[in-house]
Amino acid sequence: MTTAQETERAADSALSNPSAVGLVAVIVAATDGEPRALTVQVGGQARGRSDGLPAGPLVPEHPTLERGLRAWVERQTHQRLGYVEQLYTFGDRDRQGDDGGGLHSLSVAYLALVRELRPAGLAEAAWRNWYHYLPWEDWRAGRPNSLGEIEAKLLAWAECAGDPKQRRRREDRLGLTFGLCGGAWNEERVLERYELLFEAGLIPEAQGQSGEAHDADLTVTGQPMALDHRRVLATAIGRLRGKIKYRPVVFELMPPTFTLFQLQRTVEALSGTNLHKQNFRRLVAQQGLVEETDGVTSGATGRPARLVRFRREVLLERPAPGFRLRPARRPA
Amino acid sequence: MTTAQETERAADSALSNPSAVGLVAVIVAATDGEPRALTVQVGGQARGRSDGLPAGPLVPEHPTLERGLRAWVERQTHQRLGYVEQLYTFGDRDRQGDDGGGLHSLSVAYLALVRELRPAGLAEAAWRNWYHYLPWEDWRAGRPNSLGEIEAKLLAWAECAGDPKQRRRREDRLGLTFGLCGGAWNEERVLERYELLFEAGLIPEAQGQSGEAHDADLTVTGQPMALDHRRVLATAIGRLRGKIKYRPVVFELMPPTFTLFQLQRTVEALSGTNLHKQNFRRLVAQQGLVEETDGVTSGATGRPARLVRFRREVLLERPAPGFRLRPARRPA
DNA sequence: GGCACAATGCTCAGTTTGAGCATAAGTGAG
DNA sequence: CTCACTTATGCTCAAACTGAGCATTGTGCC
Repeated sequence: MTTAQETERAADSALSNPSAVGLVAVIVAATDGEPRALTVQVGGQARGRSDGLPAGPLVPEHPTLERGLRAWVERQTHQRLGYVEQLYTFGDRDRQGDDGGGLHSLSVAYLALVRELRPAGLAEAAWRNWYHYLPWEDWRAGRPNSLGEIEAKLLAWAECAGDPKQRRRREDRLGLTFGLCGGAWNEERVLERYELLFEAGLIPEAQGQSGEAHDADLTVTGQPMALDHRRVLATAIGRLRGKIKYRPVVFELMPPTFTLFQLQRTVEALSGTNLHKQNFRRLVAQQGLVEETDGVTSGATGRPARLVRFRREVLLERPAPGFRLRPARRPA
Repeated sequence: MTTAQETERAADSALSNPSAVGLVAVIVAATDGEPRALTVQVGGQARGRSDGLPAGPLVPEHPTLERGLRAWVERQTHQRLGYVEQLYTFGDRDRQGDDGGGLHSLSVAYLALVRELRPAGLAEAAWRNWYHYLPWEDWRAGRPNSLGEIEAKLLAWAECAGDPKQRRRREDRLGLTFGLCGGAWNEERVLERYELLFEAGLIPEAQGQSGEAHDADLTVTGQPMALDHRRVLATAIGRLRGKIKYRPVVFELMPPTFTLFQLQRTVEALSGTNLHKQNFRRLVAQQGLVEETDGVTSGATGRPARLVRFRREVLLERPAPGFRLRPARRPA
């Protein structure tokens, strides 16, 4: 058979092997210096409800994936989406658990940034701090305490590997993702960390039922989510943390005017690290990302801060504006 | 209706609204300092054959998307895949042309890097220089001549916009993507450039039939491809150009040992720009990306070069190794 | 007025970059 | 064998960028 014929047959085959395709959204806002994701309650039945991300099917009415997503999210959460970007397509055959049959089940995940945090339209929809689900990712108050326990369990997991080579590989991965064994913490490797924890059996979702976490887990390995939604969230956070370094997407999360410190707090919330204040403002100034307004803050303690606004023009000027995050070295 | 109920219904709905899902691969190799993609001939019938990317359906036998891709590509092109990464999921409803019905047609696109350029197993599979399809992306010999003609047509397109505001927006986009009107060329914006050309009507694929390009187009707007495969290719190139800056993926394209200049040629081939030789080697040395071997090149003219090999260890040491590309300023 | 507090201004040494000059080590021609 | 040519490799230098911290400026509060 020729390649051309194979390709033809492939196309036919695709039509006769349809798959169920869903859309998932990680909708992010940042208010009061906290990063939040919009969550819904899923699984009303016996299995117990759990947090999940807004998700829905791809229906034929939608001309494009992205528009399908917007329509769906707006109906389900009453939240209008601004910036939207495709994240990843998750598609393991047994993704949704008991799939048995021949139907693949894909989820096309999207990341959306919204400017204001409305009281989350419906009762079932709620804004949750995303570190609630991935506590080890928040280093703003220094190395999270929970990492101690996680570290111990991960090292034990590496220890009990089959052969020395596998063990060595596991240790390498620990160093690379969690900064153990002499490695450094890289705030972008959110997904790799989650998947490592998953493999190590520290993530309740791995065992099927997701609602049965001990209280301890909530502060150490975080609140579970339905299906693979925590993985999707981890993907989103990692992507966003990378993106703010070379594109001014943070502004999608800011109100029309804000102070430089509010901006810094938002960047810190997303990246999970602290930044050096003076250098941060120098960076923003150099890049020409913002322009001053007449306004200043008032009421709070301390010297009032100038209000600034995002300069849309930078999108045309600078080839790749963004924040290269330089963490403020904190006194260990 | 509650959100939970909606979500439930959504899941049911997904099952009753299946979609056809396909896989597409951009398989990249770099030999002799040229960036190449593996192409196949598609559309054997009346419409005339045209170049396309290896593609196939997602069949239920495949446990994961990526494994499905590997299996499919290896059968279709006899090319074993090494590094594979998901690119994007393309899913406009009318993507495949006359879709009319309610069935969505998605394509999950992957980028694969292969080390050696084998003679392309089958007759219908061929390695093609990717600038054959996107000639304006190759700036290694200076600004491509074809950009002159493209620029003229794009400016005319901006000119004939409906209202002044739209015209202004179009000009901004030209500056941002093609560096016209005072903007700078950013080699990563491959997809944006392609889509702009598409919108401006300079891409034959936009008109449906894809085989009927004039000879002129081949050197100016490039060789067309089947379906939206050129868009997929553009996505891949843009992604790869971005990625080599912070991850040492180039090495996936290199033979076991190579010279620093070969490495530079490969990076240049991918990025489409020229680099400053001395600074490039300083960068590679600083990053500790390679280690020397005993070998040296021989036969060629000029002083023999030391052969080096990739240091796998850097993956564990450096948080984000890669090449920040610093173009060699060429005498206009 | 004096204090606490946050915003903003400014300095300074250590690196990193961009560019280019200089030297080394092969090949082929005469 | 020597010269011309070519590519590899070493090294310099000024400019720009970074990381860290000190100093000063406005405000609300007692």
